[in-house]
Amino acid sequence: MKNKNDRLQTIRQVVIECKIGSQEELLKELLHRGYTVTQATLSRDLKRLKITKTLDNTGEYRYRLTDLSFISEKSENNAKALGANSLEFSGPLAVMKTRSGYAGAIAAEIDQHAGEAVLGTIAGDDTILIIPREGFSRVEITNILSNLIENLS
Amino acid sequence: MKNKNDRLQTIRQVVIECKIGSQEELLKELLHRGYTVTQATLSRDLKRLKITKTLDNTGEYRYRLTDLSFISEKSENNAKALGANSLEFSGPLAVMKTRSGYAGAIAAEIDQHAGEAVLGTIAGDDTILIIPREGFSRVEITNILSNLIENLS
DNA sequence: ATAACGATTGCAAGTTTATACAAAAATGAA
DNA sequence: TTCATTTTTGTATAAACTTGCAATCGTTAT
Repeated sequence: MKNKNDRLQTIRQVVIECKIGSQEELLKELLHRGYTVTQATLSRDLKRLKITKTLDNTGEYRYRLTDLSFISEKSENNAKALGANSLEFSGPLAVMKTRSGYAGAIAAEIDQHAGEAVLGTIAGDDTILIIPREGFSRVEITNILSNLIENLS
Repeated sequence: MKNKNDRLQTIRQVVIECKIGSQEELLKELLHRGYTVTQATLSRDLKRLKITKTLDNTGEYRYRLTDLSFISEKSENNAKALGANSLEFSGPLAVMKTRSGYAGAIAAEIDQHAGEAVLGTIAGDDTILIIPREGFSRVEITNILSNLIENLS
């Protein structure tokens, strides 16, 4: 529990779980978990992790992840086992083809794990329509989905 | 071009169009467009607009809108009454999220009552894709749907 | 082992952002 | 209008964040 990667992982976790409003707060939370660092390091860590200070609905500042690909790094992920055949874009939309009958299951995984990058999905039998949130590029969507599902190019 | 609302609107525009990396930069850009304000005011404006400093793909800081939907809180609340959780737009399309299993029922209501503003809907389990007719703005669609959902409950 | 090189970190200084407070402007009621 | 009340803004300052630099830590090659 002392190397950089562990610390980064812990920061992610803390930011997701706690309402962190400043780097000082985060620093205390980390200290509490056995990591001794300076605020300067946290500034750099947060930059690496693309965690930024945002505004929640109550108008208060709160640190949040901007890059959602972290989700796929979470220990176990069913979607990876499920596989998918292709992913293509048309205008703002993405269409994923899956093995016959698998669309529903994979769509459910996407809904659950793709986070705010995806507004929603609609699944047929072997086709999933994915509606990305505005502001997310094709590359970003592809990255998020491909992290989620192994077999994508 | 001198009141607060105009300024806020302009700030939004500038942030979307230019790569703004600090409030000082934004200040200059606004000055350039005829608004004389101090950094303190900008800090407050950005808070109101929920525009925050984020990280772009190149790892540089950039101000961005946090709230990607322009949905009024009213319609969001109305939607919630029925079991719909949110309504957001992506390009010409609208996506409504509902409680699990409710999408079909709500989509049917929309088809039946939304009139000419909506070409059609496609429902998954908890997601409805709504295709507006060309020429209808997001605000119009939002109003129509929120009225509709209000009447349903 | 040790030299060389890259990565990581703390320190301190610099930059940027948030806010307390008071003044000014807008709003409203009588 | 005039007074009271709320909203908006600037000033000044505090708080929060970023970064250059040098020291340290880790690797790898010799």
